Amino acid sequence: MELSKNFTPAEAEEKWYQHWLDHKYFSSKPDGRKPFTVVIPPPNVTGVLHMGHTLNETVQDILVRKARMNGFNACWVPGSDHASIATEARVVNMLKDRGIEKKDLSREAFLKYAFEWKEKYGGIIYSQFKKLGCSVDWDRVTFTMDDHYYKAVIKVFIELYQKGLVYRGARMINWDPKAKTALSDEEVEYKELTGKLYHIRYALTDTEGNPNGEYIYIATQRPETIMGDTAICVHPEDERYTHLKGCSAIVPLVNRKIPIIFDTYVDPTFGTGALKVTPAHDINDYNLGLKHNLPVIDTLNDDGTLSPAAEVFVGEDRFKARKLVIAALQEQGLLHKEETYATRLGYSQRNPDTVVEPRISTQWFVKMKDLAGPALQAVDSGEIRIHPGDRFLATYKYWLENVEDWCISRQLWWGQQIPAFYAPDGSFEVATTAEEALAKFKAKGTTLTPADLRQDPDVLDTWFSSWLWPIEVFNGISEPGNADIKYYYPSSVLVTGQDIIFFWVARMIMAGMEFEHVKPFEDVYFTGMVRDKLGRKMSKSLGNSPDLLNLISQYGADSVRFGIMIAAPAGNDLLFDESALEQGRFFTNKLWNALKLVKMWEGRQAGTNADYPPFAVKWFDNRLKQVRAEIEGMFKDFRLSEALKTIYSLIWDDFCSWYLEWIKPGFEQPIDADVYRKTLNFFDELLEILHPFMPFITEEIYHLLSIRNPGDDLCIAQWEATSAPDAPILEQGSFLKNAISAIRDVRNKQQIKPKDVIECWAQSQSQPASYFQEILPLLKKQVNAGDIRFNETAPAGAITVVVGTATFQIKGPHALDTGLQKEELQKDLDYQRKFLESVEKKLGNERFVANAREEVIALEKKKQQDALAKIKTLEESLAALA
RNA sequence: GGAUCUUUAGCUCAGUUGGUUAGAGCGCUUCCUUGACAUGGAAGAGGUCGUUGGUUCGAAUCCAAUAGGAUCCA
Repeated sequence: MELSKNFTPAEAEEKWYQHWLDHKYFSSKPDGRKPFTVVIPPPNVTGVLHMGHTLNETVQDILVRKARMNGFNACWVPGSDHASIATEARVVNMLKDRGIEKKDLSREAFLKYAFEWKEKYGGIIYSQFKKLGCSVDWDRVTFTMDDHYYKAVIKVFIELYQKGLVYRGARMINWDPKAKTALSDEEVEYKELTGKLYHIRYALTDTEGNPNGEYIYIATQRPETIMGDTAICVHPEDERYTHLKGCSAIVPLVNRKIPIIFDTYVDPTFGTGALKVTPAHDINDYNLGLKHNLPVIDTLNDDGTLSPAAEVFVGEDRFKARKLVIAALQEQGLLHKEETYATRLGYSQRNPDTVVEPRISTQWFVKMKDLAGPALQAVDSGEIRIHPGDRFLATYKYWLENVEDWCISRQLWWGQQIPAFYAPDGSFEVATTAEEALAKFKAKGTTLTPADLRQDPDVLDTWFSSWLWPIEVFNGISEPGNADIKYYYPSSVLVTGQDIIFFWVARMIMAGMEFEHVKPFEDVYFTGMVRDKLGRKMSKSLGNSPDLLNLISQYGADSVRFGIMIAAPAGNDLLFDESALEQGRFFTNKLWNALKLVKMWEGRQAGTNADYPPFAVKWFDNRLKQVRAEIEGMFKDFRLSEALKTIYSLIWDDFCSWYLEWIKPGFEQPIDADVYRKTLNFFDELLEILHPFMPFITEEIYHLLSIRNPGDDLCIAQWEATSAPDAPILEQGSFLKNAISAIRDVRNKQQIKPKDVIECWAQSQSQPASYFQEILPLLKKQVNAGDIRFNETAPAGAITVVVGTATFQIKGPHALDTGLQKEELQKDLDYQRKFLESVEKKLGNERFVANAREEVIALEKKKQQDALAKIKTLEESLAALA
């Protein structure tokens, strides 16, 4: 069969993914094997995969494919989440484009549109999983709004409510005036910017309440909220203000009389030392208001415009109102001065251009203290292991130890509707259905009809559904104790970005401990952030995130996987650079050409040589064993990038550059049949260990290399147990490599043309003849020597190369520059003498000999011996040249 | 303001419990094209491991201080 010049990824990717699906290699059912379970972090249903996802999915696929090849029953559950705020915003915009306003629609009609939208765009990410080669079980696709999932979320809400862990309460919350919904603390992102501090004059009254012509100055960043002021607060020991006890101030523009209160909360050194208290619009003021029993005047509407309670500028947007208020104050001479001031503003994570408004609101909350305990314990005790190291342990612990209650209600329609039913008097019951709620009301003696009840219009935070993910993808909440949940739970490893450690990871652990009484996963592996070449976070707004499908069509999925993994040390951020993908493409080309070379020999096999196996085969066999052992260790520690580097170098350097060259027959010469067969085995093994990283090309080459029986696919091949390599053979191999490189270096420096044949004499006192006998034929071939004689005296005029304690004398087709070679040897000699000196200094130090471990001392002694021998060899060689 | 991480070759980064003569990829230099691969081969140059102290027989590695960068939290 004729092989194409290059590997064509698109074709192979399409073919093999379909093949794997046809054979159901990715679907998993409970059986007698050990499970290896991974649940995918469900991406936003209407989104596209960005580079962060690509890294995550690739890491998971590597772990899952490796587990599958190691005899585990691997199960990787795919899915997506409904992302209530983001999705609802997009549906609203879509409707607006069609001339439809959300407020004109019924809830049912809106949800119909939303599900249509989900059907239309929800498939995009799944097709991207396929393109990337993800070996997920497509029979287990789960969506957080699936019927069973919806029911599970409601069930959990009710259960927590009954336990007293869910409550309804009025609290200061973060309000997104664009989405018109509450946000949890975690959904607010703070940005540094320079704001302005406005100093405003408030007229004062005497204790009788009559204006006394005096003024008090307050500093505020938010003059538009002064209409909501209900007090002015000063420090009780601030001498500037002690005389104001019992006095009042008059709020400008609205002329409301408010008390002067005294509290140590105020920092007398900040601003003017006098603080306006606006309980409806600032969390600290709110707490101060509670303490001093102040009224709450909410001067804002839910869309961020001024409400009638503001009395002035009603209906104006909060930022426009600020300008108007400043202008009005200026006009009345009440604006004393402005100064710039570095501050931080909270922005809505889902509407990044929208400043979050602190607002008093009645919302549903989860009490976090009781849930946090076991979640903390699970990680603290080492039951759940976090990788890498303990880098994220501290953040995780800090958050859980200082956790605030979780606001879970959202003023949206897209999501699980809160199962609370209200009577006309405002009292409510929490129940799965209206009927149940009615029954509960009746049990309390109220006489209500179904028509009287109104369900809470709000939905639950998306994270309140995704925290059940590892459980409910196996129906663990909706059908407790079913066969799947018993077999697959807890999952083996969770791979996710460090940015959602609080949103998701911590809460999943809470849910796992609370509902299953068992941790949701054994290991958590945090990947870093993918940044662009300039180190900026990849984001939609910056437009610096490349299109995944575009990259795949340009480089091939294997190269994309390679590129992102080779640059992704555990947990560290990575700067994404397309040159890494290029490196991946070069690598696939290398593999392809190795295939072509080996296939060329297929029809050129000759009888077996008597001294099989030759050194090349023995060496590579052990090299392979060595690397297999190394990568096992790396996988255990989740050092995947390092494992890939190791495999890359094994294939490129050891297999292609050394091994294949060593066994390569001369032009139109036959190859030993046993060596050929063994080479195919080696190649198979290389493909096996590379497969988790680059599944498509490895499967393709696997099938081109030999004819396989049906069902013999690399995807499900089982790795052999590793055995220890033979160290002396590995040492002999590296000596051979060093000798080849050193002699080639001399050839280069002496300007011996590649085709010119050299003569060579080898000498060694420390290595036996048999050691050389094995490797001299390879050395001869690789340095293009006519013949190499061992331990025979070289003729005069030969120049010397020193490798370890052996020497090689070389004669070329023309007279060689001994001066040049002398310089080289002298340089080496100087270096060795200095090195010996440092080693001997160490060995001469009594405290070193007394304290260092035995093997360390032995190592130093060996260094000393080697250096001494090498120096002797170098000196002799120099003398011979003179 | 609090906490964590980070600083190693021109660039991007590895370097696991302190025991190296500090590694890789890209880039760079020299040489090599009709026999797998120029998406290649052979060889090479390049680093006093941010700075200053300390612990130790021994520090890129541990500790302290300091400077730059990043992230999270208030």
